[in-house]
Amino acid sequence: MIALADCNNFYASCERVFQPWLEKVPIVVLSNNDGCVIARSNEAKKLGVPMGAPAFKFEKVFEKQGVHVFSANFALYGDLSNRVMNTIRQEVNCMEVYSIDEVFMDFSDVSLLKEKALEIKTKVKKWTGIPVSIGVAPTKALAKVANYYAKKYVKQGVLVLENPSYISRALKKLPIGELWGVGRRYAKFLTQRGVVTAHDLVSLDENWVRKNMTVAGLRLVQELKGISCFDIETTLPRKKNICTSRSFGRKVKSHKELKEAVAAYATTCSQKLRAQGSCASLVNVFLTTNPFSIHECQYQASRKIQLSTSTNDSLEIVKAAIKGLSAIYKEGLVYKKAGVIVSDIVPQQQVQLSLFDGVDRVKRKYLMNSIDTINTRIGRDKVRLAVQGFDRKWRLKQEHLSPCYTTRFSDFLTVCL
DNA sequence: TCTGGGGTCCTAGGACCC
DNA sequence: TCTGGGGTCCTAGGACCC
Repeated sequence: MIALADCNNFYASCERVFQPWLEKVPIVVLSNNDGCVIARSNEAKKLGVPMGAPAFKFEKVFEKQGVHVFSANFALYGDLSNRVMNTIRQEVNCMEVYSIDEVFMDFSDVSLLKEKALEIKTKVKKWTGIPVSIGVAPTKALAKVANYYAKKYVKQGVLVLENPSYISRALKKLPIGELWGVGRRYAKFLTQRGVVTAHDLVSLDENWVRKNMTVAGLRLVQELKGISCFDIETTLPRKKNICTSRSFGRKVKSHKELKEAVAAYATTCSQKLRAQGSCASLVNVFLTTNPFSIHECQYQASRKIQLSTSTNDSLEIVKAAIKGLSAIYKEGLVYKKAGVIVSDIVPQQQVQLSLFDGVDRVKRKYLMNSIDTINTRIGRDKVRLAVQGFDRKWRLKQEHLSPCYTTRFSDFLTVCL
């Protein structure tokens, strides 16, 4: 048996941990730049605020209904996620952290399924303040189904789907679009053919599923029939692509500002590479104007720069990224977003050196180590390249940011007795 | 005025190899 | 008149996830 623990309205719950008077008050959390709604408390859902809604279209609703608005605080959410995962790690032999707010747990050696799930749920709430729901079932896809019902209809927040007749009943009531692996496109495609519940999907001919939904669809169908196709992955694989991109908080036109932004993104990509012990040999830079500004001139471009030797050195990656940027930059346009993607990633022990390489890689490695150590200790970007800029007017808009209660000394809560 | 930021996997088609 | 058969690798695009 596999259990799936999923934090309820995770980002909204994180904000509530440190502002408990917001319990029962509608909350929304906005994406970077305070752009879209990316998390809602149950109260906000009831007010009809949809997921992904542009915030500016709902400003009046927020004001009128007393909705508390937060800018995304990923430092806080990441830290609380770690606390939740570490709490659960003590309770199970084997688990897979599937996303920032979800974890699959191996329950194969658990005899009292419901009791164990309840115990975990209670402990996580007590230790971290985060409410979770837990679904238990024979496969991952069915655990997702169990979790869906646990969160939505079960007061205790825990549901075990083991008995075949229960499973069948659950699938008959589950709308096709709620299934894990069925997105908007497939939901529409299937609905048009009369497949409206998970049960309808499972009843289809497997060859038809294979042909129309690829092997991914076939695996899903088998999982729903109780045949396991997805194992619990305990080691997290190295990323094959790493991307850092942001929309700008204001209009950006100049090459200089874009250069600062691209240099900053390339630096972050390099840090992420070093953190997972990898090197990359392809650096891709991209730029876009605002696709929603229909009256302004539109432009999207990208440029790939191939490096002769794989690297995770900030200086080299920034240099390549800026070279790419200069090749695609056009004057007179208003840019909205830029980003850097590094790929062709290999473990850093397996880098193929070039005969004509002019870089002292040993020395550079020490330099990067020192920079990472200093920045970890005294703060992000305390040591940085001059090209990353100082005033950084292009950076994010974050007008409703909560304190980093758990990751920044100056933001610690003060309790007055 | 104002619309996020990361990822993965699969497939088809083209280029190329012998 | 007529032009094979078997592969691999790469890329773009489309689907999905959170």
